[in-house]
Amino acid sequence: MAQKSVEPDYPPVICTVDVVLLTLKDQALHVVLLKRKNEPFAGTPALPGGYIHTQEDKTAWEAAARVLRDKTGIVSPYLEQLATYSGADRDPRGWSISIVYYALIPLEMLPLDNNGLLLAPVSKLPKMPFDHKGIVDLAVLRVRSKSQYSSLPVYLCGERVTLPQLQVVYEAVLGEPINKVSFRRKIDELGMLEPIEGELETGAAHRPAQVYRLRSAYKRELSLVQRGINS
Amino acid sequence: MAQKSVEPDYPPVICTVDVVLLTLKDQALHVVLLKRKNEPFAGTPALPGGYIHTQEDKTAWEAAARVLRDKTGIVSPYLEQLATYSGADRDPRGWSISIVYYALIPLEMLPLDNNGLLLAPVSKLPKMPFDHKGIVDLAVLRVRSKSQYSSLPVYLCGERVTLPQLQVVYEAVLGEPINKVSFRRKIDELGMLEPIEGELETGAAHRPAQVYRLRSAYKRELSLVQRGINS
DNA sequence: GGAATAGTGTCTCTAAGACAGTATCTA
DNA sequence: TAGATACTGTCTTAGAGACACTATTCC
Repeated sequence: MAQKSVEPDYPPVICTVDVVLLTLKDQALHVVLLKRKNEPFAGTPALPGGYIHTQEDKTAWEAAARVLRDKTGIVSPYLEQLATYSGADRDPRGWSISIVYYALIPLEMLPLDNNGLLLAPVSKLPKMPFDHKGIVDLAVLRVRSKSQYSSLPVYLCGERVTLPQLQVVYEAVLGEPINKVSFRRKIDELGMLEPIEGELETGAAHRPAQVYRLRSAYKRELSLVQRGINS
Repeated sequence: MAQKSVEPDYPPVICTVDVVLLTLKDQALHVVLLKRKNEPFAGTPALPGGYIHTQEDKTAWEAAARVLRDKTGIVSPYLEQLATYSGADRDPRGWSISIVYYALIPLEMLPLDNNGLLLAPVSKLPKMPFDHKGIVDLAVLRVRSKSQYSSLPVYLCGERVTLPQLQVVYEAVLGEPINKVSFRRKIDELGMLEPIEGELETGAAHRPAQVYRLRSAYKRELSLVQRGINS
């Protein structure tokens, strides 16, 4: 409305969203990358991202969800804002903003057929355009840090999970072994899981494990504990 | 550069920064507000904020620092990104982004003379435009949460501080009493303070307290502990 | 000396980790 | 039955909180 009357006409800002989509493969965090179709850096693997469409997207969160859906086919993962990167020099096209979100998803839910999705281990990232490497590093830091006292890693698991499976996931994310008894005490304290009555994970040559599912209250919201899960 | 050839011309996004400047007064967190000079909401107290000036600001952080300097005279506080608010409906002028930063400052360093700065207790905020109330609430949450395991509250103190003074600050921020012995153990563990040799806070009718200063390594960076400062 | 708060030594108590024992499956 | 891992009971240990005692100032 009164915008132009208030401030001088500065060159416009390029407004984009990017998504750090993380999954667990071979006990290690991996990030989903896409070969860029457009310049700059066409052909290089990069984070899924795109312009904010002001007539389509109500918010930047919705823009990120749309980008994720359109570029990877993934519909409603745990999607949370990470940080906003900005500046004159980060994009050769000009002064730009990227509102970055991160998402977690079980490997099985990734459509990895032949739609161009690449998986890169976060410990050994390929050359990436813009400041995407730093962005992935920050996302991993955030996920590790939040996992220390929350239910965040359950979003890396499928609907059904056993405690031994979940412990392996936590250990992979945190990068350190966890005491079994303490781990179970903490998961109990978090209260996000409920046992599926009578359902046991059989098939292995040992006592079967109880199968749990995420309580519906925590499908979209984290559960927290005061003191960390490990130490 | 090739921007327009890649995407259709969407209506531009209004790109702004806002700053939640917090201080401690009467043992309670207060936020600094300014009466808006321009429409919309001219005359209403609001967070200091303004447009990103793409020819002047190298990054959004610099834009926030500039806004703070120009509107309040404060030069280099602890200034960190909080979150980015965005959407079609939050600003009557159109689709907007606000990259929000928060800053902490000792009350004595606030130029509260007659330059229009208002102080509002965060527990009883006045009517504020846009989504500023929610923004302040999030900033307070963030500060409380970070204060549980970091040196963040020292930025609310002046250069010289005693441990009893600092404990009062922590208790005000966290909103709960802290065990004195544990508190001192934790501050020692944080390792951010060094005693000023021979300098004691005298003048009161009791044993004087040792005066400390912030080690230079922590002037701009937080110190962290694994387990919380209280419980 | 009395009052007040600073600073410290030490005991208690809570909760995390270690360890080992029992449970229950496959081969 | 042997081997493997799930689950659980309980002891040990680390660290947070409680309490009390000494230190040092002003009045």
